[in-house]
Amino acid sequence: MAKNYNFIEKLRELGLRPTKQRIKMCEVLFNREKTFHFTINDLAKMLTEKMGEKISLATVYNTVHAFEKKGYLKEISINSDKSYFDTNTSIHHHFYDEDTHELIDCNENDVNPVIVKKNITGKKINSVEVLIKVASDYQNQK
Amino acid sequence: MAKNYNFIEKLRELGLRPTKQRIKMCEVLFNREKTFHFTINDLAKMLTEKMGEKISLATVYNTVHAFEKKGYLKEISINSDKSYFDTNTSIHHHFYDEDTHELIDCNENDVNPVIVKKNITGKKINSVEVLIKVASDYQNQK
DNA sequence: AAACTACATTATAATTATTCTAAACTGTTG
DNA sequence: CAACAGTTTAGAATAATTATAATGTAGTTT
Ligand SMILES: [Mn+2]
Ligand SMILES: [Mn+2]
Ligand SMILES: [Zn+2]
Ligand SMILES: [Zn+2]
Repeated sequence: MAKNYNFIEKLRELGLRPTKQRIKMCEVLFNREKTFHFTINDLAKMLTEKMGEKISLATVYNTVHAFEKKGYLKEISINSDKSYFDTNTSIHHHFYDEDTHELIDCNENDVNPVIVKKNITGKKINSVEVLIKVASDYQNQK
Repeated sequence: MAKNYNFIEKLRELGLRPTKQRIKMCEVLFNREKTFHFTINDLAKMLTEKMGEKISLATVYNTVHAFEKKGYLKEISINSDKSYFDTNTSIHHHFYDEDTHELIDCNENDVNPVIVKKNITGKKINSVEVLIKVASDYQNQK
């Protein structure tokens, strides 16, 4: 979903009724320059605090999953405590900052193409994604 | 922890008391040819069913985390529903079968070395791991 | 525009994985 | 063996997520 979009039309195209809650969630999620990563709780807080909308947590879950199913959100598994979601739905790599628990997208040329030489009989490769865990470098700290 | 080991000695070396429960868990986890992946529930079932030991779930959690802290188990985040653990504690890549939800280790030469060209200021890279998601190839099915 | 209907939202309960608690138990040391 | 610290355990608590079922609403039909 592109930014500055007519989300009402877009939702209808997806077969989702353009409710007040969904439109607001589209604005928060997709009406921005850069893609980003969030948890359900992050999003619920943004909706209540920044947008002044009190959307039921159940609706936040429902809508996030609806958007995911339609291909406009992607779930990322970094740690098993909670789910992260990504508005960047392309296959891409991540840096994960173990200090701040922050997730950062890799750009196209941050990592050389990954060459998989083995294939599993009867199976096709759906995605190849790299997770780069980083943390403070105390060695290099003055 | 190597297979066919004197786990009592090994546990003592780690500063862990060699209790009946821990020794049994060592046998299940480390006394085998190949490394493997499991969930806490898998392990609890193996202990009760196969080994005839009823170990409290709290102890299974405690002990898995103790072994993880000592570096003999590694947590793997594939999906956010539950934690997977790996007796292969080296940095390595995985195939994940989206049909069977099975996790398969990559060998050294299944994937060419991953070259990360970007670095984040003040941060050092702790690990670079690849996750290859595979599923049935209906295209190639007769 | 009122009625109708299928889809959505919501508060709340249920579920599930995991962690906490506090009492009972056990390995180790003297 | 006595003493103590570490360990196990059942059960309670927590936290993320999902299910339920009543109420609300968008889109369609009359
Ligand atoms: Mn953990
Ligand atoms: Mn999920
Ligand atoms: Zn991303
Ligand atoms: Zn592995």
